[in-house]
Amino acid sequence: MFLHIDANNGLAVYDQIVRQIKFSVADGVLAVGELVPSVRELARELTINPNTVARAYRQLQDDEVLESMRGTGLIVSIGARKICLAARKRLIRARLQEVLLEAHHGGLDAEQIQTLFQTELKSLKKKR
Amino acid sequence: MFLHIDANNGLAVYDQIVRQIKFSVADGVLAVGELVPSVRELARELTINPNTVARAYRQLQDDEVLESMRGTGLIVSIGARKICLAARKRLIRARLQEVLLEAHHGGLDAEQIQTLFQTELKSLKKKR
Amino acid sequence: MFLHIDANNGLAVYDQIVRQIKFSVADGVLAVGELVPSVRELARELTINPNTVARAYRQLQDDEVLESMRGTGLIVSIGARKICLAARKRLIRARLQEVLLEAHHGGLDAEQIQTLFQTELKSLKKKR
Amino acid sequence: MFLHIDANNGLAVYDQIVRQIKFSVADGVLAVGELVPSVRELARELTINPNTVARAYRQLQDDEVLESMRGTGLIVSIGARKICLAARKRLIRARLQEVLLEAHHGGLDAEQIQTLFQTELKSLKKKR
DNA sequence: GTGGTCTAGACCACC
DNA sequence: GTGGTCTAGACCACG
Repeated sequence: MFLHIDANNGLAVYDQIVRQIKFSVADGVLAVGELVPSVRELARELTINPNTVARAYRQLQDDEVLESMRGTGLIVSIGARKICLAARKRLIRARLQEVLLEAHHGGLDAEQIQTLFQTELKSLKKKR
Repeated sequence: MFLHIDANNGLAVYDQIVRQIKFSVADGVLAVGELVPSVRELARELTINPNTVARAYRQLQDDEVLESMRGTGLIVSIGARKICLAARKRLIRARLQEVLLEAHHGGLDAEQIQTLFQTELKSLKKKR
Repeated sequence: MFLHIDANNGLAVYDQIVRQIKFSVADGVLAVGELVPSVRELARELTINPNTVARAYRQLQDDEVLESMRGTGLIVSIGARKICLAARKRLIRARLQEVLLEAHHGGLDAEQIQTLFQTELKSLKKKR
Repeated sequence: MFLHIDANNGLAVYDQIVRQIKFSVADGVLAVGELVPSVRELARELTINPNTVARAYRQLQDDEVLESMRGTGLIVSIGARKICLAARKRLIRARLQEVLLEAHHGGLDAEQIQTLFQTELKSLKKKR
């Protein structure tokens, strides 16, 4: 399965699903027109409640990323790729902005922020 | 006032106060031994519930950043500067790590992340 | 084919079939005694599941609009015209009542409702 | 209470709440800035499950009609009036269009539709 | 089998 | 007290 749920993430489980599905579509892991795992199946795999999955899928339908095929399941909608590429950028940017703003408010100058960023990026590469 | 509360920040109001007070101490805006505003005064200034301020101050006392001067109020404790410098670094790092991890999981490579980061950093400088 | 299925209509596909067949009989497009398309044929034409067509036809037999000719198929029953004329009126009335009631509950007065109705009726004529 | 839930309406309960709250705001029954009934209170009054109310309120927040005041409740947002006036018109129009389209497809001409409409409008006035 | 809705009840953070 | 999230389990319409 292509989703990793982290319960102590701060983010709600349903929101993690929403974000990661969007990222998967943006990344091409999920293709347009493809059926996503059924509510019950995904719930079983992630060992969470089906309602939580349903809520995430509902959100994704509101965002026009998924589309309901009655009695069949949910597919990645036609316009999803574009939406998700934009959403991925927007979501990451928003979080970057937050942390930069807080760092700045906290009295760190651009150079210090740069240093921290490079350190973390390197340690991420190493882990990978 | 040196605090900026953003209701739609995701972070709880009390937590924003805690973080920003720590950052102010780290930055030297709040000096060791200085009296912080009273619960009521700060609540009035930020137009938030006094309970929320009280909770933030309680947390700051638990973290040994503030200490109570009986009958006078709360002052920045002697060891606060060191604690807050460390806390600031730790808090910023943690958020940086989160966003980098999510970006990486979302299929962005280091270069793309770099680009986004530089863009945001520049736009932050411009605003300032 | 004389049927138009709209997946995002709110109404179930089988129900759209039922209604439209009744309307076709009321309108005389489908004559009494005429053979309707076979389940498989109609399903192929509308690119929907044969079960869905079968369910619609079952409903129409229950409503005595269609009747089975063993080994031949389903034909429009003798009394169908009368039934369908009544049904058409009843179905349209019911939907009109619903929308009027909701508009009224929503605080629109008769005049405002009239205006909206005339606008929509005109735009319908134009399209036609 | 200003909401009337009809269980056999075809529309989901949560959707009836959404629509009626929007209509109430459009109509001025609910003023901008006003607190709406709490989730638990409304659930009690309508004798439905709090989750159902919560879902409706969530939807209304997505539609920027309501706004969460953490720990306090939900208020009608600043821009809500405009949104709801537009939404009311749009929702009624959509239903009118549906019924007119179906009537037209069903072979009724404009005059017949007019007659039906006038009849229903009169009977509505009488009931009121 | 599928999604959609609803109920019931729990726990959490926040004010 | 408030909303927000999650679990558990039920029923329905649909294909």
